[in-house]
Amino acid sequence: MLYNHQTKQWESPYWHPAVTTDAVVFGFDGVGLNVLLIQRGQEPYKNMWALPGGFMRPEDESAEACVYRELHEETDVDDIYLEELQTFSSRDRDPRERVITIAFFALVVKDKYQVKGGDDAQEAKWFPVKDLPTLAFDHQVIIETALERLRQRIHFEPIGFHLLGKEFTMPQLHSIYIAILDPPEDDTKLRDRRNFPKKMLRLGYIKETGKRVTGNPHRSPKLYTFDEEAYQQAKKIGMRLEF
Amino acid sequence: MLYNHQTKQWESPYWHPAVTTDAVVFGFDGVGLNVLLIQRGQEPYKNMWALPGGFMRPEDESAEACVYRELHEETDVDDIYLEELQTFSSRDRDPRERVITIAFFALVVKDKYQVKGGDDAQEAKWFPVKDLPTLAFDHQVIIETALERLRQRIHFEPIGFHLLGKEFTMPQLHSIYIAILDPPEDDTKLRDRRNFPKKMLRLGYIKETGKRVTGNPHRSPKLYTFDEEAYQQAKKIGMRLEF
DNA sequence: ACAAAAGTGTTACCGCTACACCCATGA
DNA sequence: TCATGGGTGTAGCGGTAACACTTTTGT
Repeated sequence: MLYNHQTKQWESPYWHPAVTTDAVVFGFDGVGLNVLLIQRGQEPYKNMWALPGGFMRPEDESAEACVYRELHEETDVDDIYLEELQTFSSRDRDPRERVITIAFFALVVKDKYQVKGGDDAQEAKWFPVKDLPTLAFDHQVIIETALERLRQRIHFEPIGFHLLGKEFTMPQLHSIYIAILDPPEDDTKLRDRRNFPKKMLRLGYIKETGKRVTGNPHRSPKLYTFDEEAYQQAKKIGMRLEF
Repeated sequence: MLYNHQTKQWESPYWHPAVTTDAVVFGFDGVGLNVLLIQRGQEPYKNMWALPGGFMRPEDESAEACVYRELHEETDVDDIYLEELQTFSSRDRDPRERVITIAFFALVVKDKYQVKGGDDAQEAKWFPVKDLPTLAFDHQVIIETALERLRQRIHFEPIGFHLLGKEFTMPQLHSIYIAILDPPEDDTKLRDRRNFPKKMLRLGYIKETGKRVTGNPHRSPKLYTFDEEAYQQAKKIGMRLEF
C-alpha cells in the first residue's frame, strides 16, 4: 500500500491524479438516437446535464467495473453493449482538480432501460442526439467522439442489434442504420428499403423467427433474431459487413 | 490545488491511482512486424523487457503528450502515427501499487527510428512480433491487443504507409499487408501479387513518383507516394478501403 | 543467356444498385 | 375499399478474383 493511514500521506514517488469513468449511453426510440444524461446534484456544474459516471474507487476491479457500478446506480440494466471509447486527460477538464476520464460508449434497448435516478443524480433523462442541452465539463466533446465511433463501428460490425430487443423487424433495423449514418436524401443504396433486407440476410447471421408483428394497418413485418453463433463463425471466415 | 505541501496530504475526497502511458511501437523490416522494447533498469521486473512508457506527470498536457515525452527519451522520432489503444486498469498489474495504464499504439519507419537508450532504460531493441521475449507486467496482453487493433485498422484505413518511408514500391506495401494480416497460403486474392496494385491504385490516393528502384537483378519497381490530400477527399465522399 | 522479380492484360463471375410490382392489414 | 407500409423480383453494371504472359535488370 502506498497510502499511509497513520501519516495520511501518499508514499509514492509518482503523481496520482483523480480518475473517473463516464459513459455515453445510446438508445433508439424508433426515429432517432438518444443519449442518457443525468442532472448534476452537486457543484461544479450543479443542475447542469452531464454524462453518467463518477470517480473510480480502489475497490473497483477495473475501469469497466467502475462504469458498470455507476450505471447500475442510475439504472437497472444488465445486458448492455459496452466498449471503451477514449481517455480524456487535458489539464482543465475539471475546475476542482485535474481529473483523467476513461470514457465508454454503450448501446442499450431504450425501453428496457429503466431510469432510476440514483444518489448524486437528481434526475436521469434521455435526450435526442440532435437536440442536446448544454453539458457540463467537456462532455459535449465526449459525446461527439462517441458518435463518430458509433458511425465507424456500424459500417463493419453488427452492433445495431444492441439497440433493439432480441426480436426485431427489418424496417426497424433499417431505421437504425439511417438514423446513425444519416445518408443524404438521394443516397438510394442506403435509403432504399428494398435492398436492405437482402444485404442483411446475405451475411448469414440473421435468422427468421417465423413470427410477425400484428396490429398495424398494413402488412405484418417479419421478426428476426441475431444469431451470435453464426456471426462468430462468419467472423472467423473473414466475412465483413459493409454499409 | 489538492496536494497540501504543508501537511503533505492530498486534500481530495477521491482516490488517486498512479497513471502511466505505454506505447506499442511497430516497425517493419521488409519481412515481418517488429515491436520496440526496452530493458528495464529498475525493479520491479529489473532486466526484463517491457514496453516503452512511464508515469504521467502533472506537467504533461495530456496522456498523448506523456507518451510523446517518453518516446523522445528513448528515441529521436518526430513524425509517427500514434493512436490511443485502450486503458489497462486491473488490480494487480504492478506489484508496487495500483497503476492504471493508458496504452497507445504507434507505427514508425523502422530505419528512421534511431534507438537512443534513455534514462531508466538500459537498452532499447526491436523484436519480431513472432518471437517476443518474456515481458514485464501485462505487456504481453497489451501487445496482443495492439496487434488485433492493427489488423482491424489495416482493413479499412491506409495506415500501412506509416510503416514505410515517403516513397515506396507496391511489392513493399503488399508485403506489409501480408505480414499484418497473415492470410492462409491458399488465399490467392490477398497473396496474389498481381491484384494488389490494381486494388490500391483504384483508391485514388496513391500517386506515381516517376522514379524507380534500381540495383536489383530484376525489373526495377516503381516508386509511389501516399497523397494525403486525395485521401481526405476520398474519405469525405465515403470511399472505403477493404482488404 | 538466365534467373528472379516486377509490370500489364483478360475473362468469368458474383454481388450490388436501381428499378417495379404485389401483398397484407386495420380503419 | 383504401391507404399505408412490408415483402418479393429482376436486369444491368461494375469490380473483384483467378487466371497467363511479357518486361526489366544484374550476373
